[in-house]
Amino acid sequence: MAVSLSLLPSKTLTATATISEFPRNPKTLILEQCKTIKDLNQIHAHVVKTGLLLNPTITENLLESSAIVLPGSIDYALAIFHQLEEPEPAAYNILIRGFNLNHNPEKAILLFKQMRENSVEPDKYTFSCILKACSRMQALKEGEQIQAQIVKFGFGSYGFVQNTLIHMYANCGKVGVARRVFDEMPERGVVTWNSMFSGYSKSANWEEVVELFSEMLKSDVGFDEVTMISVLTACGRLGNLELGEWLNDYIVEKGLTGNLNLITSLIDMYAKCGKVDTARSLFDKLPRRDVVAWSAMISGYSQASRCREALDLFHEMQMENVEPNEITMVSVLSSCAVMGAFEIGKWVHFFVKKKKMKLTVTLGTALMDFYAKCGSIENSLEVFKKMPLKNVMSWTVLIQGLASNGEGRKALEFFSLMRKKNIEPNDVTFIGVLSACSHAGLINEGREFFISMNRDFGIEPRIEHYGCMVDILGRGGLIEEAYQFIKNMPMEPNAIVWRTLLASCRVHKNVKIGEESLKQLVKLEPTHSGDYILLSNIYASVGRWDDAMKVRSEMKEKGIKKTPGCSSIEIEGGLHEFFAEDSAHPESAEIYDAVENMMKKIKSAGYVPNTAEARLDAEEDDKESSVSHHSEKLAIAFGLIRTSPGTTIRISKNLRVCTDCHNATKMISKVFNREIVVRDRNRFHHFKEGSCSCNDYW
DNA sequence: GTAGGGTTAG
Repeated sequence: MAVSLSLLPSKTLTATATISEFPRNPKTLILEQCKTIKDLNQIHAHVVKTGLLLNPTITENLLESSAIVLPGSIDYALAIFHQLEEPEPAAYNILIRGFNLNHNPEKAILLFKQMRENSVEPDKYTFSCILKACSRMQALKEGEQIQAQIVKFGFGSYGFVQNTLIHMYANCGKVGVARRVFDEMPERGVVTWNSMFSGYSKSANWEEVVELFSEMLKSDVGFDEVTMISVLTACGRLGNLELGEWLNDYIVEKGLTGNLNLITSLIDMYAKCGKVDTARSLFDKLPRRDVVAWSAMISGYSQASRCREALDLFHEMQMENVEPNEITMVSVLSSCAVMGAFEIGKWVHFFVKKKKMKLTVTLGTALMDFYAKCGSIENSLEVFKKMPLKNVMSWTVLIQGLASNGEGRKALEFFSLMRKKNIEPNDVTFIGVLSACSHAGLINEGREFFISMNRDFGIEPRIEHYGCMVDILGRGGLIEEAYQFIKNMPMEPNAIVWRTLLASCRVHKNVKIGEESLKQLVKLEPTHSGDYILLSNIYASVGRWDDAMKVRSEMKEKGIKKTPGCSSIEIEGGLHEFFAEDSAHPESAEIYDAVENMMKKIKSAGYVPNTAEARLDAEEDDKESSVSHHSEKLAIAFGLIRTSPGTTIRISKNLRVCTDCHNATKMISKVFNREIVVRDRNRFHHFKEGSCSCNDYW
């Protein structure tokens, strides 16, 4: 019986054909014109009624429409499938593909098992589909079993099957096996090579990608856009600008600049090779920018520490109504962390929640790191607890965050909890652990961890770990032992190591080793002004004013200028950057007045700037800069005139909080009733009601 | 009908 098309929604079936024409050209009719499940339902009903279900071509097309073409109708496909008495292999294949597309690889594997139980013979298509499912699931065991069956059924030499096999092994972490399959192939197409590239990329074997690419150039396969995307990604990771630029020329020459994915990988390559502005000009020329392109550019700025530009670009992205994803937010948060932009980052967290983004491990860890780097360890811990999945990095961030926020013991508690959960620590974890010992003054524990990391975990200490040990010993007053420790290091100590020792000498007033440290430092970094000042301050602290002045004049002779301290302050979400002696800031005059008023107030409340450093600096600096001598004071003052009492003022960047500043800030927090969070390199000082929570300040 | 690709945290 012919059914008139008027029974079906006119929007979807507009042809003048009738359903009776289905057997003649069923595919175009159903596949191309069926737009909703409702359409499908009507056709299905008709097919059942007219007995056409027995026609495998019709059924397969119905299945394909529901499992693959129409989104969200896989259950419908399954219902049709179950009505079939003896489904053909093709019917199974369609459903397996459908499950793959629907991100249900486990169901695909289950269906394949069912297929085998029902003794339905798989064909070559079945195997590519099912291997794809295994690859997605990282189901190595199943994949291996399937490889055995491929051989058994004689499909082992099919190119398509082998390509998926390579992909499956590589995605399951077996790049070596993937490579063996690759090497044993008598003929390799572009996709074969690309599958291998993707395998090496997945396991971060970037050198292998470039190496294999040069081999590919020697062969006569040629390469395509997909190849270039993989190779460009590798160039970025390796900093191989030369090859990257070569590919750029090729892309221009061949007129491939219209491929958004390709240009995005070019942008990523340039940004990661340090050519952020080149990346930006490519980005600006894009006729269309999707979320990945935006994210690549934002992360480019973020990784180049051009955080302000990263945030500006994120803002622009929102203006253009491009929905950011979890990955975008990771770079944005990382920028907030570096800048110490607490209010902005908190807003980002709110935004993430509002958009119901998934708290992935990466996003969660970026959030944790952001809170920890803004001195808000409670929030960091809260995010950690809410994360459904945590990895070594999440634990490491927590341990480091607790350590730098003065909770060394708690950091160590989390380290042992991490061990109980069988999370394997790595080299970075131990930097956190050692810095926790240093902050908590746990010298013996520090020594024990240092030995343990190699003995129990097979992690060879790097120079950073040696640096931590010097800090632990030096802060603990064991200056001589710290000095011997440096002498016995298996590698050449760097400036950071000697500077750590020098800083300890300043705390514990050790002139002799302090002098030796500076001698070493001058060899390594002769123009680092802070080092001379540290030694000068050591002399001052023991009353050797002449020597202190001598160091300062030596500096002058060598033409070494004090590098202006930079600080930034966040007030109600706005970020202001200050450099010492900075008169360029539009509010400078206002700030100067405010500083003077503030100084009057805190002096009348009992604050006397009287330390040795302050006295020396006052003699050293010209009058004009005496007010801005400590840029943090300036910033605090700016906060004072802009915020209401009770507002937390955050000061970040690489300031060094000297004793004088520390005391001044204490007074300010008391007199003006402010909570002030100061980030002094990697440590946080929380000033509240006239005292600071840190226990390691001298 | 079947295979490969760009952005992410310490």
